[in-house]
Amino acid sequence: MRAAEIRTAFIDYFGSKAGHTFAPGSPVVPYDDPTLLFTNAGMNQFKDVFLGRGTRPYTRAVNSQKCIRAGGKHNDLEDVGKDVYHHTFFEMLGNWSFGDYFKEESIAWGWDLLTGTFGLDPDRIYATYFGGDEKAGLAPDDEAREIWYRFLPARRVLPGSMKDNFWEMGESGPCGPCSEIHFDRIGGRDAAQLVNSGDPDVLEIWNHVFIQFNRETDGRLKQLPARHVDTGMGLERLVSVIQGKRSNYDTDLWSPLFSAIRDVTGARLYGGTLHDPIDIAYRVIADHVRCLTAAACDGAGPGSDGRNYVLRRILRRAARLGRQTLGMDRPFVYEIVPAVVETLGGAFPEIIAGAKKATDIIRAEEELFGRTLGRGIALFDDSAARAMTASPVRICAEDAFRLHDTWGFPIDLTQVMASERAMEVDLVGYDALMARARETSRAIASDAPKLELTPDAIAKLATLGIRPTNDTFRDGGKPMRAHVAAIWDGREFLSSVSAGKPMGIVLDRTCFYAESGGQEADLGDIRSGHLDGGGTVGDGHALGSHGVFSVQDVQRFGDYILHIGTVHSGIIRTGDSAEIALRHDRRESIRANHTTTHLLNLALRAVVGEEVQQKGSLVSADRLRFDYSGSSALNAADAMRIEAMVNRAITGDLEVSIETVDLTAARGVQGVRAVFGERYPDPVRVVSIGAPVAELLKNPNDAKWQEFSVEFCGGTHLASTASARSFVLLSETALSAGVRRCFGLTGELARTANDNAKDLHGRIDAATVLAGDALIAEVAEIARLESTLPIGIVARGQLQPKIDALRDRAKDARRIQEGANRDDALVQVRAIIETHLRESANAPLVAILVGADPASLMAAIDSARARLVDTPILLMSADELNGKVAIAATSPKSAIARGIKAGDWVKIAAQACGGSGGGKPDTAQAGGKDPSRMSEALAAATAFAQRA
RNA sequence: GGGGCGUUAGCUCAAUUGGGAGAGCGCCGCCUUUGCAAGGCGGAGGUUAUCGGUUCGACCCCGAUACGCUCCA
Repeated sequence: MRAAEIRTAFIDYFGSKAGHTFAPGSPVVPYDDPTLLFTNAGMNQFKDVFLGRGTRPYTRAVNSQKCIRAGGKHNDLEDVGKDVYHHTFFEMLGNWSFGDYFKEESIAWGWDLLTGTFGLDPDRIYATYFGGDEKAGLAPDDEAREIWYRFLPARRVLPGSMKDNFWEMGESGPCGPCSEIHFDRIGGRDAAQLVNSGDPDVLEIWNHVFIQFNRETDGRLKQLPARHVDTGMGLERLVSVIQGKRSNYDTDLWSPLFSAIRDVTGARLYGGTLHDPIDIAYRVIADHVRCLTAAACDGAGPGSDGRNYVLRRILRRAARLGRQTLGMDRPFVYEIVPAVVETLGGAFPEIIAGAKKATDIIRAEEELFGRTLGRGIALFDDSAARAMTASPVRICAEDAFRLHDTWGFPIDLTQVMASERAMEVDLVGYDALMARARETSRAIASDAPKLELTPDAIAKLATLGIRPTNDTFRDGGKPMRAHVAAIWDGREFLSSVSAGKPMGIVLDRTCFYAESGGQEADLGDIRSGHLDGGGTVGDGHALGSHGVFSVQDVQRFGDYILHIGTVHSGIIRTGDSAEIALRHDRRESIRANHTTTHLLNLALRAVVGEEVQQKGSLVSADRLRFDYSGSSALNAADAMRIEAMVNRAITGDLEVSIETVDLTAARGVQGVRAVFGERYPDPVRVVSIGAPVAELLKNPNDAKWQEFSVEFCGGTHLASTASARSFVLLSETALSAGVRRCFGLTGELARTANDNAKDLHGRIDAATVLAGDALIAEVAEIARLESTLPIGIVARGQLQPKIDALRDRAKDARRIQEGANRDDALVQVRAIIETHLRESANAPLVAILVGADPASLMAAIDSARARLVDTPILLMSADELNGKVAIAATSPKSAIARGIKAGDWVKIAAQACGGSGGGKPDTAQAGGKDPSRMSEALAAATAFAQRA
């Protein structure tokens, strides 16, 4: 039987013969279960039923569940490849009874299916049952044993321990005995001793769990009213048994993967041996690509935390094996995805549907890692070589940390690489470095302590009878009157406050927007007292006293809104009536930037693709920031399209519609943008640009909503997009692996950026007529402006080639100047050489050139040395303009032996004119600071050479 | 938000304490050999990311900026 037939036969058996409902397996990425990294057993999706919290419309279920066991409590990652039966990804066939049938049927059907439908040899089957545990006060599961006696001789029905045969979900909760079915691949022998002994030929294939107790929090067991059955049988193992193979990898579940690996990498055929590096690589890569594909199709890709980091580690293991063992120098794992689709797509339609996405995700991550993989391997090789000469022989902590921190090699990958060379890694040291890095990261982050309402303070406010702040006026943002409800200094509540430290003020109601959802707080003033006419307020202070409090931050704590700032003048008292007003221009800029952020989100998705997920955003008055998932930089064309699309929406004068509506209904709207993993209140505030929220809800499935910006958002927005006036995409950079960050400007600032670009264009055009020194200076200035002024990336991209062209021309101008200077120096030195040859032959030569820069001087030295082979030569030249003297010298071996070291020589000369210098015995450079003392330098140098 | 690392020839990377910017591959030319592969010689190609500072002198030290990678939160 082929694997696909075996899977179908299992499901059909329970479906038709025993009346089970086919309940499709859940995604490998668990929904709503923070305790689980990945779905790791078929029962995960039924947990609520066993816990008595949920029900299903059926009492019998069957399916094949995609499982991942990596990174969590069940972690098989370290064993993959080393043996032939551990996988990070596998399928679990399972059947369930929810308070329906129990041990009797479960065991009988199990026996019938294995020996009947699948035709396994009954003589090779062994069963275990729970043998009881006195310490835990648990009796043996005689029931299960008696049932098994009907099918198997007593010597093949074996009692098992608490560890093997009693299943518990956690510290407390449903639990019960289980019964395992084992199979002997060899046969014709008594293998009872080998059961549960780790022998690869005698393996557990099917576990039947009988849930009949509930473990109370005090540790006691209580009989459950409804008893359940939960069984699990690993498909890969079962297939190997039925197909008579000794390795899971020798079945038709894997052969298409191996052919694909061979085709893509050109490696030699898979040989099936245990220790050969290439065979190990085959197994690891095949396993990992299945895992990554399944995860990607269910919405989880490699990333930097949690389950995403597990996936990153898995991919990087595969990529590195490809590079080092199979000699691949390009991404290739993604090319194996079609083989996964071929083997799993039939059973899991989501794998067919998600194949393209999975391919893209895997490829992107491979390309990412490809950039550092080579360097990392080189560093590892260096480190390993150094380790060989050290003791103990192990990769040092610094290198392991550097591999992790700089080159993206997860520590477990470094360990795998080390173990291949029979080396270890200094893990203790690595952990210490890691802890230190974490520490510094955290320490600086929490530098300035912020004023905040502690939980105690919030409780105190409630007991004082102070009601939560009414902030329904915040969208209007209009000036209004309010009362000072409390004054908080960070430790205690005060009755009044005057100028001094930062303070927090709680009002009974406010129009200020507290920082939230990435939108910065409103700023403004709270003016107390002076508007009241007469009488007294609060605790009886005489009127006429007043104060001005300037609000520098606004934060929400629970249902209270804290206005943080300082008293600017006068005094503020609890109970004061106050006029509050926020800075209107700032609020307007924030509104423009926030609405534009939504437009940008939409444009990015439209241009880059569906994989753009918001990773964060910051809306302030002077700019907007948007982080999104994406593996490569925007190209010029995309940036232009995005900017243009946002600007079209702005000039289109689209109405912004905001309504608070039922969460489930809102979620149903096509194309709605919600930050993944974020929890939203119900009802939720929906911000829609260009289409009224009511229209969306009337017909939520309409595909055209995809083209509108619809987001869950609590921020303040424009009434119409036109108020943003204009948008400029300012920059786009990498934030962390797989996450990009862009900045944008709107309104006046956007206009300034455009003006800057225009001005610079003009200046560049004007510079084309310049030449020589003027050109060089102007190019430097243009480069400075280009790098310091805010300019959009689109405009920058257009400026760049023009600046490059100018730069080339400036370079030519400089080269001509330098060449002229050098030629001049050479002409001078040639004359000096001729005179010297005529007059003093091999005596040391000390001479002055006119107008030679240090580089020309060196060229002159070279030229002189060629003619005067055995002569020490020292040349100098004054730069009157800059008040400098350049000095260079060379000294042949014979002269060095006499004591004329070039380094000492130039130093003597330089010191004589107020400078210093040094160099090697054969050549040296130096400089003086006083050209007027050149003659003294000349004399000192001459004297030094003659003395030697 | 913070940390680490990087940026040198078209590409991949060197450059010992600060003292004249290099190698391999690629490119161009010539030579030898010639069935092919190749071999030999020569050459072009650099604002050492940008800006500023220290210094007689900076790829190197310091500071800022940009870009890239990476990790932590």
